[in-house]
Amino acid sequence: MRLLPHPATEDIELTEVLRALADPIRLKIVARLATVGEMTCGEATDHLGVHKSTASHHHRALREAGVVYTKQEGRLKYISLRRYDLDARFPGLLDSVITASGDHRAVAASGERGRD
Amino acid sequence: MRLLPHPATEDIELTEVLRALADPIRLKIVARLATVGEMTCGEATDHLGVHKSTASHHHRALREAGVVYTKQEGRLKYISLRRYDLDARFPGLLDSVITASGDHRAVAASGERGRD
DNA sequence: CGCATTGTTTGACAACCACCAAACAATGCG
DNA sequence: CGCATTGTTTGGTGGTTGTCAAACAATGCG
Repeated sequence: MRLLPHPATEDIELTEVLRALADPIRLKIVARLATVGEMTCGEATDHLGVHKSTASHHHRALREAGVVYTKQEGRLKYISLRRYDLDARFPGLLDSVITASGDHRAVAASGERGRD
Repeated sequence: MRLLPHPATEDIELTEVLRALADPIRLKIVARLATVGEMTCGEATDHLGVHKSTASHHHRALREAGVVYTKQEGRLKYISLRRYDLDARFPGLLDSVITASGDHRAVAASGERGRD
């Protein structure tokens, strides 16, 4: 049910993934996905403090980099981490990033806007 | 002998590190440092295929993000990975990136011989 | 079908980035 | 001191990015 363009596992590139993760907003999305497993785009947007079009832009960036998988169900779109694929391609990378983003204020520090 | 501005270990930020690593040229530098341990800026530049001012720009980006340490000896400047600091702050991150960059050809573009 | 909900796309704009070239700075050597 | 070596800084340029607002598209409900 892949209605949206997702890169194949073998086409996921390291620099693309790193670039996708190198943004406070997107890191926030990833960190949240790591705990909730899955959420709708709208639910994700509510926790970001940016315009919905901006959130959509970030969701696409993550999807096109191969970091998240997006599936549609009715009017909603659910996003989730492509853990299996990422682990297969870049072992340990996602885990270390998620762990790092969960500690201290590594994420909040650069992207905070007092709206969390 | 820190003549150049290096961030303190606790000031190294995840997004900054990821941002620094999310570039093919800088990833190449990091991958090379992972094998040779230390090299001069000039030696690094020779393997990049970009202008020396561009290389200098990348070296600074890596240094300011806290990824590499730069020390001066005479006319030369040696750069090396801040493995210990990065491991302390973001366990496993650097290793996973180095491993990932070593696998596929994402990084290797110009013939280089690493001892791996 | 009409309409609200959910999310995307487009346009516009400011900020940033990678790159080169040339000038500059710092260091050591003769 | 004069000069070559090593690397940085500055200026300029084209491309990318993050952001919002507004229009658009798709879906399900009454």
